[in-house]
Amino acid sequence: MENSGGPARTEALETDLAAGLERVIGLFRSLSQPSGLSMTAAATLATLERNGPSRLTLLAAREGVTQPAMTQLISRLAEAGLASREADSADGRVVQVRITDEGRATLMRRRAGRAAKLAAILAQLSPEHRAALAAALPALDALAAARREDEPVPA
Amino acid sequence: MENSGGPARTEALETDLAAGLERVIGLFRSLSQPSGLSMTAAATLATLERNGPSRLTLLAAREGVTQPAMTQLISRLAEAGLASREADSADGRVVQVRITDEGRATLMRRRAGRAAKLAAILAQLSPEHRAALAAALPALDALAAARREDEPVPA
DNA sequence: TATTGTTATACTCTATAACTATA
DNA sequence: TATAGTTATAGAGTATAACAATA
Repeated sequence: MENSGGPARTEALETDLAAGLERVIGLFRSLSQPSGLSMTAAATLATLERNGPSRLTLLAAREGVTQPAMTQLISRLAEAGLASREADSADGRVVQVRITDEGRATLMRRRAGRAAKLAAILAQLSPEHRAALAAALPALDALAAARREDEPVPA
Repeated sequence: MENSGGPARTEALETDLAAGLERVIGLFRSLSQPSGLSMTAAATLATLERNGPSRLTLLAAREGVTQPAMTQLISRLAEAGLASREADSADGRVVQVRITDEGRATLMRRRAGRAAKLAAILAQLSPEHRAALAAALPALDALAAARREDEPVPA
């Protein structure tokens, strides 16, 4: 019922979606501050939790930062006890990064605090809007999982 | 097929939405790099474009940064010709910030580039997912417009 | 005295370039 | 020679604290 134009308005979707996401990001950032984790740090931990241990270069590509930046980020996470480095038995150059139990716990705390604030905001929305957001969750996931063409799939 | 739990899982919306947004933000950030604008800079310009001239303190509160940070950001934007400072005739302490035509043009270029990349990604999604995203746009807007209770409406 | 904004200083995070170690 | 990762250095962006100007 929302989009009276139907399938013909496909061209505007990316523009409107980009604008909407940009505005949502501002809100989201203010929700995420108290955890002490940077946006990239949290996203990296979440990736490690979701996909299991991963090589450092892969993580850097996945999060859209450079290799040195990821090296430093993992060093910080390791020093904080949230992630750990492991040598790869097959290739001596490779470093496997793994999330620790404390990392998982931190992620959970962060999510709980953020969810509480988000819940208060969602409560201000209409049931229709909430339903639309719920219905869009799989699409948001697919969107996040999709890769750019110029940055080929890290597998 | 998406959510086997059905409508009973309303409580999880904030959790799932937060997780989905966090992942999308990572993607979004990698889409926004070539513009040369930081996330906060772009959001501030967008706010100025959307709501018209605004006081510096208001902008800082709105974007969730401190007053000194906003002072420096506006200085950078002014130096780049994207925004301008104006004295308030009614209150000598107040600085009104305004977006320039060049600022608007930069915003448009940024959006165009980002939309192009986003379009390539959206093309990889199923029509159902795209429809779900389109249907969620008003809700995303409402979400971004909603303010937190502990950070009262800047008006 | 309170409010608006700026300046001073320090810290986090990131990028590019140069380097080490393994393949 | 190529690849995985680290170290060195510089810069952007932010916060807290101290300050100047206006109300």
